[in-house]
Amino acid sequence: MEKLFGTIKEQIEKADDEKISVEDRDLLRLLETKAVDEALAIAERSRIPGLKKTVKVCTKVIGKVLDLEAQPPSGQAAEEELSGTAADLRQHRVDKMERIRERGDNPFKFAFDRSHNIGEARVAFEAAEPAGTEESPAEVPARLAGRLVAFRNQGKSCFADIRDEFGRIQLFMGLKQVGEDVFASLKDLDIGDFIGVEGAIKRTRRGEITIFATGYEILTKSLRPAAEKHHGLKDVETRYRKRYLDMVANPEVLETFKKRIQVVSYMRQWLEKQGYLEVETPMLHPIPGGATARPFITHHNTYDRDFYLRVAPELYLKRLIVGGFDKVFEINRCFRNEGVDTRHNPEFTTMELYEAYQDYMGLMEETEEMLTYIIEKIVGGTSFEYQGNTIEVKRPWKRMTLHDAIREYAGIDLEATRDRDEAVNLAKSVGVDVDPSMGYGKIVDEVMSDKVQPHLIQPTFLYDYPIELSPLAKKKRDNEALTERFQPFIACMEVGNAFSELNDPIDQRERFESQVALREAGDDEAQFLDEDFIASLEVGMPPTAGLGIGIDRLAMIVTDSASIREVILFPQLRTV
RNA sequence: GGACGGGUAGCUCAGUCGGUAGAGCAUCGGACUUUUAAUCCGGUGGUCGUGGGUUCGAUCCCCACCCCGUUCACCA
Repeated sequence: MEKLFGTIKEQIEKADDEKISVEDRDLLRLLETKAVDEALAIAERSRIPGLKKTVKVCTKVIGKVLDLEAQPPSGQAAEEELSGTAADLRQHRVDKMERIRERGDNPFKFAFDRSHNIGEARVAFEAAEPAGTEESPAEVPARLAGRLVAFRNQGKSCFADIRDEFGRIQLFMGLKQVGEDVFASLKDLDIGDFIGVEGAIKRTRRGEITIFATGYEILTKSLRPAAEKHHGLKDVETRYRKRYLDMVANPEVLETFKKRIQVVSYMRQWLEKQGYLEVETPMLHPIPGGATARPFITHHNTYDRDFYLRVAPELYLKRLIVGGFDKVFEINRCFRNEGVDTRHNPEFTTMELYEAYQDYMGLMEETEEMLTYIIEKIVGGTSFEYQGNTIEVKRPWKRMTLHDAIREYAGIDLEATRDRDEAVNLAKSVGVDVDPSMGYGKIVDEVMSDKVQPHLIQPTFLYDYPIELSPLAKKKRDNEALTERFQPFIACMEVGNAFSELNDPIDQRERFESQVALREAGDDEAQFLDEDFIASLEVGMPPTAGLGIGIDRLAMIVTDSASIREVILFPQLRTV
């Protein structure tokens, strides 16, 4: 290492002055502080001969050292640097915090005994109100707490708004009611502080439900302001990276996530009622399986071997059906090392279920029932808006075979042929851009997503998919070219995938082998052969139907969200 | 990875056909006892994403890079 640094120094010193740029001189310092990427970037631009190569070697060495040090990703710098105004704003609040301490108060309390949350308080007042009269209007005594979200000081009286998870309520404090000392201490409050108040809930002359406080208590001093009051926080990068700021500034975000939480909750409720058992299967897979997708690789130190983060729980869940559970499900994360866009996050949540003695048609009924149950519970009816379209979820949903759908929407018949070249020509004839290297199955898939999917605004089941696309599904009972598989679509999005599970171990081995052949031909998404899984099928899996549902997509649909990042609390962004 | 758009005060945004920047809100000081985007008066606050280049001079023009969004490719 020292030697490499020496070489770099030498190269810089020996170079012609005109070739040395200002940033070249920074190289060593950057390397010493392990700013590897930056140093590399400078070396790329440098005009000093040979320097680039030396720096590259050097950064490689440092990279290895960093990897070793990284083990538990070490915490970042102690305090995020604030500059200019931000630092001033914080300092003002720190000063106020000190003043609170100086008068013997604690700006970070331990608890506050509330009589109601704010939502309950409003309900309680509205319930009591009709009993009041002109002379003695209703009032409800209460102790409430919340975050201060607005503050309107009048000089000798003030109005403020406090908010908790369940609502917002106005607060009134008058100089006479609270006394001079308390009133003066209001100076040390800021938007964002948590306070507790005690008083009577009444209506003001202007009709606003208001707690007339006899006093207040600071519960938590906020040292950092959240966002502007009526434009909220709009910068999407900040919204995703600092979700807490998004939630504080944009309360509707809480509602979006509550709906997402309900999706999972109602789904679990429905499944348990049907007798499904919730299980947990490994996230670390020695062989990634259950889906055609590129996996993340990770490493176990003691075993000294690589594992894959799971791309799907499918093969483990089916082993449980082999083992003797009849109805199981799992709601959990999957990880796929692929593109990121408005519908894809590297980690996402799925529900997978498996039901013994059932086939795909029976499962289609169940799926329709479950999804309508969840959606109706959340949207409060059978129809809702998604991105400008009215979606009607009333049963029964439309059902079409994949080939019928292609005939209807693309105007070509891909079922008439099994020939790859003919399929390519047919696809091209309707303007679908296909690559001659694609297999027949891929071509069908391409035509489907290009020509059919955009029409599937209303809930629709497509079923009977080409065998090439579905290495884990049973062949259709009367047509060997197809599998017994279906996908539900809502608002043009695939929200799930299901099939009669392939339980013939001989057939399964052949399907895996053709996947392995694809893999060897360079398709790095093709599936691996899982010997133990085949062994389990040889022990015997009853006829089984299985279903996977994309929870994030379902959440997008019921929350009218255009991007998956709106329904994932902490979506994956590049680390800066 | 490609194409397009974006990054200016704590927040939301304007702007400079190249002469080192503005508004509203927030903040600070003052006035105000029924406001609710409170109001009125005065002030503070910016390495204009980062690094180079061109230029007497760059936030603006050119190049590279970083980050975000949309979209295409791959996928759920």
